[in-house]
Amino acid sequence: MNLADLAHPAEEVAPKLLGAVLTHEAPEGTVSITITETEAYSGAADPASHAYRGRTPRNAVMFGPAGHLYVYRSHGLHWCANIVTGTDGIASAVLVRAGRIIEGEDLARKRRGGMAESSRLARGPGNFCQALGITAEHNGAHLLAGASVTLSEGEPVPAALIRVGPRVGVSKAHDWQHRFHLAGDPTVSAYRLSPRAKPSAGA
DNA sequence: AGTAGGATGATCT
DNA sequence: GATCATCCTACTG
Repeated sequence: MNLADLAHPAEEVAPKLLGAVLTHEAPEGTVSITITETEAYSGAADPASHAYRGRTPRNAVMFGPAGHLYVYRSHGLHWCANIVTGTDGIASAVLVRAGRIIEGEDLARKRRGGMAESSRLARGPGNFCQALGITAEHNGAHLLAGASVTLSEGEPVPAALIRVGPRVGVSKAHDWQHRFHLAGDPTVSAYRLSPRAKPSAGA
């Protein structure tokens, strides 16, 4: 996985991001996390996407070129990070939902409040961002080599381990098979159907 | 200007 | 499984 591979629709890129590594070099230290769970979101055709109703100040980064971070606030407390994919002008992004920490676990644990279990440090999109140290200041950040947040190739992931299923927590188009994760990995978050979920047509 | 509703997570029962 | 903390965005009038 390199930056050029991101120039494709989110649902194509999302499974390929499994096994890739996000690294954040902060003043207090470096944390690297292997991605184990992703979800694809697109634009006008995806009712669950922030970009469904068109471009707004919040979602503008989703419409930009691939290789940037789209960070948004969830429920007033959590930060969630997307990797923007696809073509400039068309909204497309992959939500990073969970990962396995491979560097800087002590710092990640400290950011998470000292919790013990390693497999839960970056489980769930909000927790992932907290462990990696991602906040609003990273919205729009370019994942260039040398930047504070970078994307790099990790260990190859056997295709047989990749699972696909419905997205978590979305109230619209909840049955779209746009969530990808590694089978049997303890760092993957639990599936949860949105209480507002209603049946819908879709891919 | 007002307000409904989150791409969540921790905690309690 | 239910509750709730907490606040921003975007839609409505």
